[in-house]
Amino acid sequence: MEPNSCQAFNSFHGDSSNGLLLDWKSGSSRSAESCFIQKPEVEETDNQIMKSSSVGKQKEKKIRKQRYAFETRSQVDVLDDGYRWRKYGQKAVKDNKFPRSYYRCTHQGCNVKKQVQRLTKDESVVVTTYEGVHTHPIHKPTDNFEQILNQMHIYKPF
DNA sequence: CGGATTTGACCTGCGC
DNA sequence: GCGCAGGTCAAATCCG
Repeated sequence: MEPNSCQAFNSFHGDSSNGLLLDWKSGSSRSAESCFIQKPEVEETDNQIMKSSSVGKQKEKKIRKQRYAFETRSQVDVLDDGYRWRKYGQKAVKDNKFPRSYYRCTHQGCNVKKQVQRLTKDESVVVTTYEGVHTHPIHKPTDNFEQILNQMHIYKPF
């Protein structure tokens, strides 16, 4: 969607007043060199619903879905953030020769989703988009990534 | 054997 | 209304 994501990158480096700014250089075990948070899209979507076709159920549930996009320089597609994910889909996106993977948190009642996409321009960069908020503790502690995740929670504008 | 992945079909929103 | 693009389902399959 955002062809020049570096613009967003600069924007976040130059302006942290808007809440989101995360930049670290782990450069260690996970081969993830740098990462930053793109602006959280706080959008109100009627979401859910799907199926149940005919029945004219009105979509009163207007919970806002928050999406957080990270661009991560990593050699692996899926970043283990400590949660348990189940892949439920994979689609090829236009303008991108790499497929996008869709994951869902396997914790019961936790509807957090995430999608992982690799940039065509830089196949060494993956974009991970989180959707929703976890309401349960981390399933599996990871090395320094856990600490990063923890910071992310701090920055979340609940 | 149970849970996670794979993969094509299906659904929906949107632009023409 | 049709077709495309993105998102999800679900059956089959894989793997510990």
